[in-house]
Amino acid sequence: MSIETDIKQKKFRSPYQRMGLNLVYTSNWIQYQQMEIFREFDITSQQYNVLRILRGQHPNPIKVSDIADRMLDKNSNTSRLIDKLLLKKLVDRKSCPNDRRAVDVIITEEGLALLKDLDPEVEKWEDNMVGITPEEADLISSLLDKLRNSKNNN
Amino acid sequence: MSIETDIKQKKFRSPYQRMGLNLVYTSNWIQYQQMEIFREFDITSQQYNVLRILRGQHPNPIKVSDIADRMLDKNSNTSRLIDKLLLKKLVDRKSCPNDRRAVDVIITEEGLALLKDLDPEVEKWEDNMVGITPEEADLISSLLDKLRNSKNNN
DNA sequence: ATACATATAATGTTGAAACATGTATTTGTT
DNA sequence: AACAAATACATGTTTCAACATTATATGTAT
Repeated sequence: MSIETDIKQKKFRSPYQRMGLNLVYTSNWIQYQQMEIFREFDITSQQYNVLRILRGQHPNPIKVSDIADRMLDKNSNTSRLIDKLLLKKLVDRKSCPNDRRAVDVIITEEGLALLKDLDPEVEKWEDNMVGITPEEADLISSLLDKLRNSKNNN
Repeated sequence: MSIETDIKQKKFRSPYQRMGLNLVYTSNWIQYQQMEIFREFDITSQQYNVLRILRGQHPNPIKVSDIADRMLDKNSNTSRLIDKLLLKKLVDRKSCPNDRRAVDVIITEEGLALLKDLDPEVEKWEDNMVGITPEEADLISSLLDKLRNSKNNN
């Protein structure tokens, strides 16, 4: 279905408006589908995002602020996200020796194991975006980059 | 900046993964920017979404369930959104005569006036996506449509 | 006509997001 | 050395989202 039928709106004031609505709609759609995968593993998509960042650094620790920098949602409360992950023993946290304001976070073996179970599910989902070619996916990525750049320097 | 530098991730397992992350990241980015416009008018982006749907029907009423169908976020609690809009006198609500389970919602003059003030701000923002051409915006829209379609029939 | 399923919306509850504030530590300046 | 400013994180509070449940009305089959 086109965005027109999905949100039952026939006319848009510009290609930009239609694209903007389509982008937000499609992002919600992606996140909702992925949430159903994450739910079986009792984590949220934000927590998954943090775990992936931590795995990217493993076995090195990473500071809370650096995690926040890398997150998709720049406005999330990283402290509390890590609290939740700590409760589930998926991460460890300790004061950073070089800078005692900072806190080093590291993924546990348990966290790595969870990702290892979860990854095939997520990858299966990703690889099933068969409606578009890899080249088209790259095209979307580069257009989105251009889109954001055009407005960064306002 | 590219998504690589924005989320500081150098490698992706596939063009699809990179596109998915880019899509969610860009949607968050759009919504955050627009939120700053809405904030001056004391509404949320979800409430704005509802108001626009209601204006699209004006002067006809529309049922709560039909509003939910047209929203960008299909999982929002439309009843409570309308409660909030009612408090601000931006909408009216009355039982539907044909079906007493249903509730007819209609935008008020005050609601229309708010949108009239708000529209130029949103349009100014939309029209400033100068990094991409209208043709490219259309291209993104059609690729996103294709993307969602490929997975609707799983 | 009755029973049962479905549709529609509101509500209750729990947990998370949003936003501001607080506290400790570090860095920079004079 | 003393002070101001910046940084890093945690916490408090209020609002909102997510999910399940309830209440009422409508449709359908017997």
